[in-house]
Amino acid sequence: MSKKKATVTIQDVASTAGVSVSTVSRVLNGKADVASETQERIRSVIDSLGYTSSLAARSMRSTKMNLIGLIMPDIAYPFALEVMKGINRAIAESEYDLLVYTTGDVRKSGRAYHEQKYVSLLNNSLTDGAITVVPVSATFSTTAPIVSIDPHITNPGYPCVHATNYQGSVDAMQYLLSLGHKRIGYIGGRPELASSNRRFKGYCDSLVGAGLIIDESLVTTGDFTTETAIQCARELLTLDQPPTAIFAGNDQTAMGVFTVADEMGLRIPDDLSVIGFDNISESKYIGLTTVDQFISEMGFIATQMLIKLINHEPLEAQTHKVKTQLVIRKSCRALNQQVVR
Amino acid sequence: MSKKKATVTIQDVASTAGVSVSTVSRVLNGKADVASETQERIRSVIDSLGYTSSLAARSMRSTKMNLIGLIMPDIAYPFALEVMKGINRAIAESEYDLLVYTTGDVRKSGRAYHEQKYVSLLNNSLTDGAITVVPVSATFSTTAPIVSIDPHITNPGYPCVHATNYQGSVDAMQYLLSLGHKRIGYIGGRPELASSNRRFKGYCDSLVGAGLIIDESLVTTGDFTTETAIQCARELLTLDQPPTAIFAGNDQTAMGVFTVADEMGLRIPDDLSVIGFDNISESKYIGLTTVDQFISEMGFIATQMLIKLINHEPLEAQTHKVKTQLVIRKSCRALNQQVVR
DNA sequence: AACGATGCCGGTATCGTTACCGTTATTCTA
DNA sequence: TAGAATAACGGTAACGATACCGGCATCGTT
Repeated sequence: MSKKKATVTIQDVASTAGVSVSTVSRVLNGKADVASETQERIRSVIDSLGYTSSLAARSMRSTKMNLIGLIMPDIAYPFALEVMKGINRAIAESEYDLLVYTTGDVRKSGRAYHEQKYVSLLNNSLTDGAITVVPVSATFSTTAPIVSIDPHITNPGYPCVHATNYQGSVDAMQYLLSLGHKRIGYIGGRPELASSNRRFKGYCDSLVGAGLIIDESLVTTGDFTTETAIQCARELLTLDQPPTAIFAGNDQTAMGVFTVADEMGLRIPDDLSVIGFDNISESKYIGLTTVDQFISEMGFIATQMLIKLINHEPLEAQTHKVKTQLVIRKSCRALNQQVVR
Repeated sequence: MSKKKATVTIQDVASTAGVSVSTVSRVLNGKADVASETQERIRSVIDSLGYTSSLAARSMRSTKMNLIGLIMPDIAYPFALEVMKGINRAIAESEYDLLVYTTGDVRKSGRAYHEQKYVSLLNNSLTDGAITVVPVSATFSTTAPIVSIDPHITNPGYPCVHATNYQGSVDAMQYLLSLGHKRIGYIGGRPELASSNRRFKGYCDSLVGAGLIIDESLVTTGDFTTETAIQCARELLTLDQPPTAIFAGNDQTAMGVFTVADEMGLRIPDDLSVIGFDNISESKYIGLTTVDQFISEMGFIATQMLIKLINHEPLEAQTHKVKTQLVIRKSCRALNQQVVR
């Protein structure tokens, strides 16, 4: 019961094996210049002592860690989950492991809190590079490779992968228009996101392209969560002239519309057409017509790009656009002809 | 263009601010004993240089990191996703951030590879403690608090949280039995998991409790994935006397049964009753009757336990059992009376 | 006026590991 | 057999940060 040793270090291994730390480090990293007997002895000491090297200490001296960082504000929302699936797929077949960093909540302690923490993860080679789905301001000095997914408008210079939000939005609108809808409500997402703005532009352009005007009472803004979407949907559907179709900024928003429609006794698609964006895994079960933006694919590609960056291989392009695709299910239908009274 | 500085360190901040590193460290950690003018000056230097402290370096000297580790072999399967949701909820309202470590694939490089890596994450206080959903052998020396979720049978001594797998299994079987089923197929999970064995024991005990015998041809073993479940389901359903109901080891397994039933033209629940285990988020959409084991709740509770451990507060119990609950949807129906020919 | 208390700051010793350079003993070459 | 090459290992200096100790002013006491 002598002294309470917190953890067993390379020092302990070295001294009980009767060698220097250098030698232990050599066998740890599989380098040459160590007799096979010595190797075995050291290995058995490692086993019996239960030694594991410290990630932190190693990253301070070592250059290559074979570790990729993923930075997310919140890992529990569907978009994040899908991204992670893609990244998981990519790293599973690579030599890299993954370290996901999150604070659990975007609102935790303000912007500064996050930026500071985010960058310190990838700073100084704890990871070899990082994928981010949050804004990382360029004022922070980092030489580590970064790839961002669906980036914030303020995200500068970094390579990124994003979906063709504008085109996807146009596709969705064309579909709705072709079904005869003229009063189409819109529930937008967080205005600070580039994706959000692109989708809204697609909405507007399609409307004017069809010779329609943009009715501001039909345009609401949420934050991509189901909760606020419910409020927006209520607003839209209690209008004197409610829309016949609603274009939701993302699938979670669409779910909010479903909820409100249900509580108001509106049937989808009979009384109201709804179209979403994202195609999260739940969408197919509720029959939501939506725009697939292959989120998981974006994670997969981002990882591949990052690995290239780490290996100093050239990128085909700084930004990779993933094509969206309209997925028609059964939440939309052609508008009934106007009943003549 | 003089020398290419990789990253900006506390040294750089100190020298350009004309103070010592100690002082910079003090303002960084919000300690007293530094003049407010000096503070401001240092802060502005930090901003203009884009300095962020290195997580690795900090963890070597600092004791408290306000970081919780989560160790998972694969972050893309539904169980892991649900656990993460619960953990995310718990840390969002805490002072801790989360670091998830994964290799992306259980089969990546064998057991030793993983154990080594897993422990080195939490070793030496990169994190203040860790939650694990994988086996961590006790031979590794760590003083950091560990809480394990749904632990492997070989997981020793560590505090853990798990569902009442046995009781849940019995509940499911009683339900099936009450519906008149007598030939109930079983698709088990990975036999090295304690949860798996408990569920199987519930299956067996319920059968003999009802005066039935255990037909070994009705018992198959998968690995909790949909792919292998499909093989097991095929095996079961092509039997001379196929079962009238199938108890799937988890919901993903149940999905495999759905797939096979569909390709064989069997309607659920008309021609075949199916019951699952887990109640993952997809299950409600496909109308699967299952046993909810509140996975996300397990993650939430594990996090709370870990935080207590970190703060040296006493735990109410070393193992926390989360009660399961049968969720009846529409994948089961009463067995038709035997048609008299 | 002399003293201690306090505010503010710098210096140094680590933390655990790897990179780099030395050092010794042994074997090989000519 | 002398010299050089090699094998096998040890010593030391970082990496970037914090903890701890101590030093100098300045201020308030009695």
